[in-house]
Amino acid sequence: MARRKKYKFPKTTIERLSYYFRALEDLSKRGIDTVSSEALGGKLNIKSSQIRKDLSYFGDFGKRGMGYDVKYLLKELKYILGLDREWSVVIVGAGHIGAAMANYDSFRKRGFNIAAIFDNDEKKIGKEINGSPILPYDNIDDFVKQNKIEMAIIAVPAAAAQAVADKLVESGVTAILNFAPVAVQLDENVRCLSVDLTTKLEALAYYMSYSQDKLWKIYS
Amino acid sequence: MARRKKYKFPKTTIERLSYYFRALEDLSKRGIDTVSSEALGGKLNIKSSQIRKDLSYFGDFGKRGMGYDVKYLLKELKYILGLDREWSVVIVGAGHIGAAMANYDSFRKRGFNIAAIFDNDEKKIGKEINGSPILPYDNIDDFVKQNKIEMAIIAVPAAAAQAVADKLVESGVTAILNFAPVAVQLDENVRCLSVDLTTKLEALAYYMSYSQDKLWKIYS
DNA sequence: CGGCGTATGTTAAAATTTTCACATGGGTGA
DNA sequence: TCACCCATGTGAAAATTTTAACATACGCCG
Repeated sequence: MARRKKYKFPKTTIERLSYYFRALEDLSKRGIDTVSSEALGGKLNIKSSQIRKDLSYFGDFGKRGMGYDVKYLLKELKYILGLDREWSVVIVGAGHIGAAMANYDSFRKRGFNIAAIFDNDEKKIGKEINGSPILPYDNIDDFVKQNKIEMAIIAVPAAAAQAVADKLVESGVTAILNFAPVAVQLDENVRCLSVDLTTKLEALAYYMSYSQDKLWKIYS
Repeated sequence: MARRKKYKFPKTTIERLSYYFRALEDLSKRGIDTVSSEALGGKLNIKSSQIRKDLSYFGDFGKRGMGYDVKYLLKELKYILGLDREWSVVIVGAGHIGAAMANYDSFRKRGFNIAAIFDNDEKKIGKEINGSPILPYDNIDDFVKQNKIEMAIIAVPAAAAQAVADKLVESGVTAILNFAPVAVQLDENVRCLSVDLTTKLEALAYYMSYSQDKLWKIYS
């Protein structure tokens, strides 16, 4: 019934909370106001015990014999995930990925506001994408400081990513979503998550070539 | 010195092999032809023992006292990951994400060839993106069958994703990279990986609000 | 050609994460 | 109010994954 609780929990729990949140939104939209961990798990291919355990790290949100009140759990998850406020984000790189992110309306819907996009390309500067202005990369430091930007999305080529990340952190950014296919080295008080598009396809290629439960036994 | 080996290994290993591959490519490009697990780990923020263990699932690729021959290990990883051939891929959805994927040249460089993009929008059909034609969604079944497409990228709204996935699988696709923010339910012999953009940002929002090593102790 | 420094491959231990199993408590209906 | 049903929350077990530690083997140098 209340928030509180445990000291440590798996890193994957946060990601799952995000899935729960989305599934609950869907249920809410369809007028369903109570759900059991079993039903929620069915929707997401996640074991019910996993869901109960994940939630238990943060509090007791359900009613025994009844399940969870969808609206209430949504409110709690919103709070836990830090989605009960607006976040200002900048995107670095107005290429295809950067543009796609600027156009991705789910971000805005969740409270992630794209304050500006930065690029070096003269032809792009001055234009805007989905309402967000494209500004010169050289102005990024001032902009981040003046607007107290905390989050950034890096969508530049691998070779430039580290320099961009360093500059962002120096300006005050403390969370980075990195699309550049490279491991960015950062101070440990800066949070950085990477989305690696190639890696995912490569993993698929692997799975198609072999199967994990089969013996790996090709000799050279 | 040879490929062979173990029966089971962590799911995360494949993803890391992909990272190793990319880092090795970079080393190779810079004319470095030998690397130790320690040095490679430093580049990637991965412990050297982790690297040795990952590689050991597939064979003995290094020389004691010496490290790994960059070119040789690249060749082996390429084989293991299934990147020693071309893959034909279709993209479903010519929106911002679909277009960004079609324009993402790293895919092509790795042997993932975007055979076609499918969409319902009359205005888009007939055009092409980065050399790949945009075709009517209704033709997808024939196209997949005729061209023996095995992999697909789903870049459609959440509401349409399940139907698209079903159609793809029915046509013969056995691996799917899903960008739609929804858990797609599939037969277990179909491989599906999801890239969840919102979830990543939400995880960042969480980490910025709290820190995992701090006690979670806010009462309602 | 033998000893030495080095970095692998591996085995065993530690840490993390998931799953199981069930006691617990809320709600409902008689 | 009481008995019964149901699904939660949790503590303990199982499974998975990472880290540590070290014996082993390779190549170099004198």
